[in-house]
Amino acid sequence: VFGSPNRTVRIRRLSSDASDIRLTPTSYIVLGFLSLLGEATPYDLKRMVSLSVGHFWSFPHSQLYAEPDRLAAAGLVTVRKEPAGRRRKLYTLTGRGEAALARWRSAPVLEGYEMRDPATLKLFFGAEPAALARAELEVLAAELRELEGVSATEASGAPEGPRLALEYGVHMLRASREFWERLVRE
Amino acid sequence: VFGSPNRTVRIRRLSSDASDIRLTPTSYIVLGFLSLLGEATPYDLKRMVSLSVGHFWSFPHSQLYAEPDRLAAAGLVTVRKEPAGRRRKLYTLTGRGEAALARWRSAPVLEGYEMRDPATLKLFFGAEPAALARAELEVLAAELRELEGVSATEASGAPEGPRLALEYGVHMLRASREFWERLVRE
DNA sequence: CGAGACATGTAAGGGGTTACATGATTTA
DNA sequence: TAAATCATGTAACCCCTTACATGTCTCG
Repeated sequence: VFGSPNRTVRIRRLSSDASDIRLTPTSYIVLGFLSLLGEATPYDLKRMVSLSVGHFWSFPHSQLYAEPDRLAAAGLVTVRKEPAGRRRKLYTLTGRGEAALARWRSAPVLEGYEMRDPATLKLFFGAEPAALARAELEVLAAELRELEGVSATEASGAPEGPRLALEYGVHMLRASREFWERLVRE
Repeated sequence: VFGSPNRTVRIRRLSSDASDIRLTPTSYIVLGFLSLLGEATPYDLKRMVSLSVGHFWSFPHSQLYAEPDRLAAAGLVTVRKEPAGRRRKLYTLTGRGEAALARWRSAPVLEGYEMRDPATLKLFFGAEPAALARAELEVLAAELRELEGVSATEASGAPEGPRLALEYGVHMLRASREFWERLVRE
């Protein structure tokens, strides 16, 4: 958005470390949960994700095996193997990892909200609105039930962040439902 | 979702053609616009996208150079070169392309709505709600102005699909704004 | 007519999805 | 105890992004 598009300028951040990687939302999910859990295996992460963030930001669990190693290569987390038994990998945040997480958390959000809803595309390209709406409403209903279920089970005890995120999810699902219901009526 | 997850079953659709590719949302955007435009260059597509779908489903223009060739390899579109001048590539839908588009358009939507909003993640992982909300509201305001601008310029003449998609976009942006405004107040 | 801005593309690399596998644990 | 399901992980592929380039208008 900023800057003239074609200027051939080489932007190269001075990196504080030789191995600098790009941190994606997935990265921050890993960092975030490691910060909460202390030390965790990919499977621990997977379990946490599917109980929480996964409800509104889903991705395949295989990512949770690859991503921590990427972060380890960049020095944001450390690995160690279980001494006995399955010898699974245990990951922990490093100081730099904590710092990266904190920076991200408090940075103003640059990237904006984006729809990326397949149903909208179909609508755009001429799908029959009422039929589309009915199909979409079923999916929405299922997701709403899910989220409201979660919200019920942890009504009181949950920390503020997750609770607010959940509320946001429910709010948006309801808004979406409103729209598709209107389409059905027309 | 269906079937037991670990059964080693080889699902292999009988394909009506040797070269079968996976069709992504990007594919359908290309197919959709080719259907509307008849014959088009990648740049034509880019222009259409940035005026319409791009407002709620954005991606780099380089995709619009690669994707048509992928579709051509699968026999869904045909290519020809401009006979003179720039000798740009012109793409047209084939019968199979039309069919694929129609199938997609009328198929019930399987994949559901998904949030995938970076701000939600930050909220989840403990960003300071009010500050985050204020930053987010600015972005939302800008996007709303955009969409409402479009909606004003083509208020009457636009076909139903695009118009409804636009309405959906505005609806959801407003819903999002509502939520973040509440956060600021608290 | 020189400088931006627009038009038009190519190439490399990596993140993410899909598919495949094989222990472990519950349940009928 | 066989079968299903959960747990745990690996591997390959490919779409997509980022970065880089080079025409070609257009307008002061």
